[in-house]
Amino acid sequence: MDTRDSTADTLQTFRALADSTRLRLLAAIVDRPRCGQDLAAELGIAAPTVSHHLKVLGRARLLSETRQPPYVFYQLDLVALQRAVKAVSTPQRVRELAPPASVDAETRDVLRNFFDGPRLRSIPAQRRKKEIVFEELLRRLPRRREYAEAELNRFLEVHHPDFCTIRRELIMGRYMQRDAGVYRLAERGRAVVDA
Amino acid sequence: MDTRDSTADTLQTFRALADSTRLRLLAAIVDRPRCGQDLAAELGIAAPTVSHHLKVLGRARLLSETRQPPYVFYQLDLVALQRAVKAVSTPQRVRELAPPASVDAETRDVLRNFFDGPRLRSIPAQRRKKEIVFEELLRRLPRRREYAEAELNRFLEVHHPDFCTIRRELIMGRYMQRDAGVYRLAERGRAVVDA
DNA sequence: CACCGGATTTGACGATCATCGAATCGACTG
DNA sequence: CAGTCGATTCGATGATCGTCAAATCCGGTG
Repeated sequence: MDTRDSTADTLQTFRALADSTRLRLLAAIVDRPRCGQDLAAELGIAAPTVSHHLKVLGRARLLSETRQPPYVFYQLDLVALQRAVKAVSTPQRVRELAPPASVDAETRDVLRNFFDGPRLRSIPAQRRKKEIVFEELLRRLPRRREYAEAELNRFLEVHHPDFCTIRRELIMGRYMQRDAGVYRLAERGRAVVDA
Repeated sequence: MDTRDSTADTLQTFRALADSTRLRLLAAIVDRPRCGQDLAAELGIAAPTVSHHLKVLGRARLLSETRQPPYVFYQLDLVALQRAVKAVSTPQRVRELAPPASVDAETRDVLRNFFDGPRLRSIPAQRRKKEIVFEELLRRLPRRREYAEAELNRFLEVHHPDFCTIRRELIMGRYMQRDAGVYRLAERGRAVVDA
């Protein structure tokens, strides 16, 4: 099926491809499988470094491995690579990369009604609309592992003067968690990639 | 011309694509041009941040801009994106990412003819080809000071069912030495990769 | 069982990078 | 010429990431 979470998946793929050492690894395993020690020797890097990069490539589903104790042979999954790269092959696919551009009619209307550029005209009362608006807010929130309250306020203030209410609702709606004065994004369905 | 340094170019492209904010930017400008301020507002980020990312995308040649003072409108160059991304669509292109030392045409042909991924299609009869293939086999052999016969068999079996013949030929061709049931690599010039 | 060797994890360090506020640039307008 | 507004540059800050040494894990072997 090609209806995977294209946003997170695509980003992960490009990130995996955005390092020169990993590109060299791919080039090394493109036709013949290699074990870790050999790769380390050929690229002139340490074994842990190889292991690290192979894990990154593996998470992006760019390689297959066959275990033959005590060796593990890695090989490039070129089909997966091609599939991943198709994610940016058409305007439609590119548009899907950013959630705001691929929303259904309802979401689009709600967002247009409640947002005026960066600013939120008002906080929706209806549950459904509130959900849409808050998810959009989180989408605009810069990604951090954790946020100090002042920091979070500063972000929210950009969108609405009553940032305190929004902050409270984010917690109540379980979009974020508060722990010892520190805020974190909730672990919602990030369609995590490992199968 | 397409004889540009494909390695550095490819890396730059993937790096440009390896950031969620930049993917969102691309999605925003995929069909209609936008000016910087609008982009900043829609994505909920600061103008300098937009400028920074646009510069990165520009260096990767992924967008075109039309100046209309005081605005600058940016638009995604989808053709350039597709072209850039094709750099990893075939085994050949991937291989080009990291030139493996340097193999002459003959060696490359022989290897392509006799190897099918990890497996050896057949054992060459001609002396010259046998030499090339065996050297490749040894290159794939994990480095050890010495190998037990069972161990060596297990490795060779991955490449060809008739591992006994290959093992025997390795000895006869003086690629390896057998001593008290233990196998060792011969001390030949390994065209070593380490610099 | 202890041992061996390849693969992986852990922890630390340095480099790179995304982000934003403040300052600056640049082109048009009154 | 001064004023305006969008775009850009600069500098600082915090986070991420690549790298490697040391420690650990884990099959298979003697």
